[in-house]
Amino acid sequence: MARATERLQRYLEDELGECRSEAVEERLDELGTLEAAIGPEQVDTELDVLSALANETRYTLVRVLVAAEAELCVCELHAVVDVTESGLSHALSGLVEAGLVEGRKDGRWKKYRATNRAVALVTVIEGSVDE
Amino acid sequence: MARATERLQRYLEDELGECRSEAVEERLDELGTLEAAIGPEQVDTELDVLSALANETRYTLVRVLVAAEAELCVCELHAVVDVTESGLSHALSGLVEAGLVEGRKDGRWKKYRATNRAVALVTVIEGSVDE
DNA sequence: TAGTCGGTTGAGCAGTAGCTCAATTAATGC
DNA sequence: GCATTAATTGAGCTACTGCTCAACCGACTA
Repeated sequence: MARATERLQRYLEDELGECRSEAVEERLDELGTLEAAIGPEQVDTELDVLSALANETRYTLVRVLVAAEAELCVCELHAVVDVTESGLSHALSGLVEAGLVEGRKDGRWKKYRATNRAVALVTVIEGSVDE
Repeated sequence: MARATERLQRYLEDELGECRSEAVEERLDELGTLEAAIGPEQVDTELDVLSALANETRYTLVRVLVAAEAELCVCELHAVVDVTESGLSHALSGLVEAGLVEGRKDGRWKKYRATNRAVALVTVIEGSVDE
């Protein structure tokens, strides 16, 4: 960190043209503020959600459920991903934990549907990529 | 797959109340369509983007750059994440590859800024999580 | 032109993610 | 009650991710 701060100091001298040593503290503060404004625990949640989506099996499930705009049975979902029943169950449980999917038991079948969060995210991700 | 199809068959019999074996083919088709409508190569890109974001170091960098609404020098970014200079460089290069960040050389310094894609995604992710 | 500094690249290592297999739970039917 | 079926859980294995270290490239400066 010491070396990094020195570098930042030199950078600021370079950018600002002058050499106020306070500038470094100030800048570090600003950067710290940017980071802090984010709210560390929210970031954790966001990372959990992103990690849940960043996997082919799980993302496919979410996209299919969002596209379906309806509940789908586990056995239906099994038809769209290429993993074992066990793998599918693990995947779905991860998605539930991330708040991307909700499950409901119906007799001996279990049905899942996408949450609003999933719909919002998938919509934007699709949109921001196909340009 | 064979067993899975049998299960789907039973499920459909159960749901539809009757037993048309075409129903299975039909349903498989519908599911296949849902999946296909997605466009497999776009999904690959989306997964790349998601994977790039789903890491604390990289996500922090993106969030800071988005919040900054400005270019930041590598040496400034070094102040907000807890990795070596090398690790930082690797992280940034991953983000560039995912189209989330753009780099520009300025003399002997290098500056990065968030792309529109990054802004769009971060905004929605923040929004969809803080409810 | 040699040296220094900012940043990148590649190799290698530790930790975790994602899968399967086997065992288990819960609901239905005989 | 026992068997069957849908789905979940936990253990364990492999493969990949993310980091660091060391070497390197390019731009500025003495």
